[in-house]
Amino acid sequence: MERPLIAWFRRDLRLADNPALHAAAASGRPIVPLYILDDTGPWSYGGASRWWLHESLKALQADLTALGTPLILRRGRADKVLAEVVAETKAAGVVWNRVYEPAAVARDKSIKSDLKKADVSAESFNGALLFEPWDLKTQSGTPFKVFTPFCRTALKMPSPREPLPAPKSLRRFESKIASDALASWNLQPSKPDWAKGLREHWTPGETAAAARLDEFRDDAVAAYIKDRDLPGETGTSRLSPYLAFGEISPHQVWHRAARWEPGGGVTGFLRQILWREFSAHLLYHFPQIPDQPLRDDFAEFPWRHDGEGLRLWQRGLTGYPIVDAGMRELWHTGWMHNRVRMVAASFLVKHLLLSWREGEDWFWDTLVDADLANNAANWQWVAGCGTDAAPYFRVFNPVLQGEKFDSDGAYVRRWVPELGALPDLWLHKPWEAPEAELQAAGVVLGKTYPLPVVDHKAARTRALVAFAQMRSG
DNA sequence: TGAAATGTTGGGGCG
DNA sequence: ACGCCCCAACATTTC
Repeated sequence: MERPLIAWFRRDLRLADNPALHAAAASGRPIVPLYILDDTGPWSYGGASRWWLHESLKALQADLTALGTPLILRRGRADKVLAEVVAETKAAGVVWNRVYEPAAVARDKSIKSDLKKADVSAESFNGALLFEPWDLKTQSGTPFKVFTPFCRTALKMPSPREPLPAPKSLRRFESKIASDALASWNLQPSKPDWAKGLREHWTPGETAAAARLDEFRDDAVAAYIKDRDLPGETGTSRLSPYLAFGEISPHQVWHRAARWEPGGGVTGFLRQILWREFSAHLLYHFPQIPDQPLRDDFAEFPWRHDGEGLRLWQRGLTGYPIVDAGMRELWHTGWMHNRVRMVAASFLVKHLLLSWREGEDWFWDTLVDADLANNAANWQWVAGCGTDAAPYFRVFNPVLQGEKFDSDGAYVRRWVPELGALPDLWLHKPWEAPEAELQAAGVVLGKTYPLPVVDHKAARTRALVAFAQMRSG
């Protein structure tokens, strides 16, 4: 029996532009496609991600089966399971695409060395980032800590490689290999089944990812500059979960964007793609950012502990309509519009004075696009404890943000229907509405919709005092 | 990838 | 007719 190559799928659940799979196919050897569910490390997948993963693996399974090489599913410590599959198949080698998170880097390094000791080849590829984290440096040779110069430098680099085609065929490995049944992993919620909203809003998988990118063509990109900040519009690409699971690669997105009509829309869009890149590079160079503030002076910050306040934020019951709309969109669909993420995150950290870590945990569990680097870097940005962070005194006013970015109230009315009949004038600040208007709209504050959990002005002052004290202390 | 407070300016009402 | 005041509207600074 010819010794196969194991194509180890990880955060690259696609056939097209998959460098490891491409190399495996080119080797001419039989291929064993393998996915390992490893829940043993820190930051294992949260609930929404697990739902997505199930669907995505199902899609990958079908696509690989169509090529005649079914996907093998195993569960457990990745190093241990991989060694078992290597032994069972007498594999000649293993190929994979790199994951640039600290735990994965350490694990993969040790796996690679173990494999080589056992005389099994091991080769890893870049299928996840446009630029290697070690290739983008400041003039003094240090990693970038500020986005703008990072972005400028990235745009001056040689263009990222063109996407690779999906393999037309893969040689099947003929012996039988045990595989878990996907259903046995219980990635999908059962009782209660909270995934209804996710199913309604998303179709995971490589085919759906490509279709989503196709929809986001010239006219959508032209509108991007105008609509991308308006949560009531479908102005953004909504590619984030597909990118998070590698159902589409940044190279595919990048080179498609290069074909679009040049202009502000494309530039703004590529900038967002580079934010993803920036976060990944930050995590690579500063591996502690998911758990520790990057700025030391935040280490002792007196975050409040307030379980009830946290719960109200999580459930979208803060009494600030734009915040509540966002948190409910997240709960229902596993996704939140970027503008609202900033407002809701700022509210947790500044208005409630709860730690960004609590927000990071909640987003990790509820977002279908949960990504360790993006989640950590962006929460630190909001909290002001990252390097290129929002200044501590920048406090979003949820009323003004609502009035500015959801002026017709479409977004709030969608997610906070109990305020739906209120006129635009009061929609973002129902507590200021005259009693007659509330009554006409069927709103009873404190009953059908909560009163504000904190007063904006007082909360703002409280935050400014706390943050200023930290700076001086 | 803010907001609020404070400062400045200029048009118009008004004595 | 003139100066005074009020207060938008805009600019600057402060948090």
